[in-house]
Amino acid sequence: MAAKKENKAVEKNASTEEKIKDAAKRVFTQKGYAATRTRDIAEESGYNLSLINYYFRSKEKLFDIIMMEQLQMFIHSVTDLLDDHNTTLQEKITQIVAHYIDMLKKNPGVPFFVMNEVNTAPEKLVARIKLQRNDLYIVKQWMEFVKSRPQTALNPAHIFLNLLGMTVFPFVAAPMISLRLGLDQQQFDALMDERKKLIPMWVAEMMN
Amino acid sequence: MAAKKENKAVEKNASTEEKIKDAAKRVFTQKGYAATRTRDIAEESGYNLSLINYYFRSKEKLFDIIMMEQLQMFIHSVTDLLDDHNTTLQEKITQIVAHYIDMLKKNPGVPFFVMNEVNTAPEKLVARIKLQRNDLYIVKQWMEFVKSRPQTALNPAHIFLNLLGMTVFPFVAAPMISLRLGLDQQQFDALMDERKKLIPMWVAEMMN
DNA sequence: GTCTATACAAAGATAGAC
DNA sequence: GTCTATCTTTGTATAGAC
Repeated sequence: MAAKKENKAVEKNASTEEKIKDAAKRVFTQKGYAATRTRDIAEESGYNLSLINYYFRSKEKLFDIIMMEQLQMFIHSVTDLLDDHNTTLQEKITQIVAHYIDMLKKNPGVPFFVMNEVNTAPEKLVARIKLQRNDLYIVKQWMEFVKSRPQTALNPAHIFLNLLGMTVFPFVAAPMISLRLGLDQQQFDALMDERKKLIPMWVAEMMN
Repeated sequence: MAAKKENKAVEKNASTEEKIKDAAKRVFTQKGYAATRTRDIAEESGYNLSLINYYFRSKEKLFDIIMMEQLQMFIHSVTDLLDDHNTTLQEKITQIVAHYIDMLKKNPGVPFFVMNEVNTAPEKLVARIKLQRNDLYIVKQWMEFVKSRPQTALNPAHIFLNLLGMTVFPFVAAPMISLRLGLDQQQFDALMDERKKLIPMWVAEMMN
């Protein structure tokens, strides 16, 4: 009975453990780690405070589990795109940007959520990310691209940083940006949708 | 006597208040708001725990003061550049990027520090930012640029987002980036120095 | 102004009854 | 599994010596 808990998390319908996790996810992403009290999670889940500790040992452990799942989702969901043998590097970039912007629109709190962890306990994350496959087809394509342009002094890391920065940063800074530019939710999302086409275009120019 | 404290903060040499603030800045930027205990700050400053409450009333107040000072420094330090009547828009962009990258190299923890506040209490920040001058010369130059290109459908907000994203994001994600790309401190800084020339170039291309 | 000592409340963690 | 009661840590506050 006790061993079963170690299995695939959810067996059939939502267990207590799962309900607490869902509640925690809502509260954490909305209020952040520090501002969230375990009592908030207990209330949101409808269960007693002690149950949180019973299932997850500590507030931090619970947070880590949720964080890692979110991160895993973000990484895992693009693996197929990255490993596609039938698309060019440019096509992959276009698809990744569109995919991430769509995900970020649905989960705008996640990047900050992740960055929070990155800045307090980077080791944990790196250990997790290292588990990622390293033989994706895009890696081969990228290496070929780099090799094909030996005359270019540009460190390819810049392309990586720009792609990530232009895509993710607006969401990290969203509250500030929105207020500064005077945008509401819909206008912000529309602006991000525009970027799905623009960013790959800009990146392509940089790669020339 | 009591009224004097409300004055210009530092009268002559580093006061106890200033020393506590410096210690708090170190601890906060290193461990983050939540992970920092007021007792850590007391220890780091070499002063007694009670002094923190005596001078700053609460941990949050102390944090806010430091945060706002950092932000003020970042905003204020570019005002002269932005208001220069003798440089073009392009030249200003080049100068801003170089200036910020230099500041960020010295204060790599600040962006996250700011983002933390942005995500928990945006109102405070906006109220503070609104105090900024709105008649800087760059605003006029920017409006003229936008007007001069009516045929371009591109929302100028994209330029703003890209400039900020490409400049600031690498520092926000630095711990992750460094580990992922396998860079040490010096290599990371060197990469950022390269970007001082590259980012204005890329932005110029986007504006064409 | 600075320090010691202490009190109190909020919040995370744990023990034990059922 | 779930709950009640309790312990511990930490932020906050105050009194009082020097």
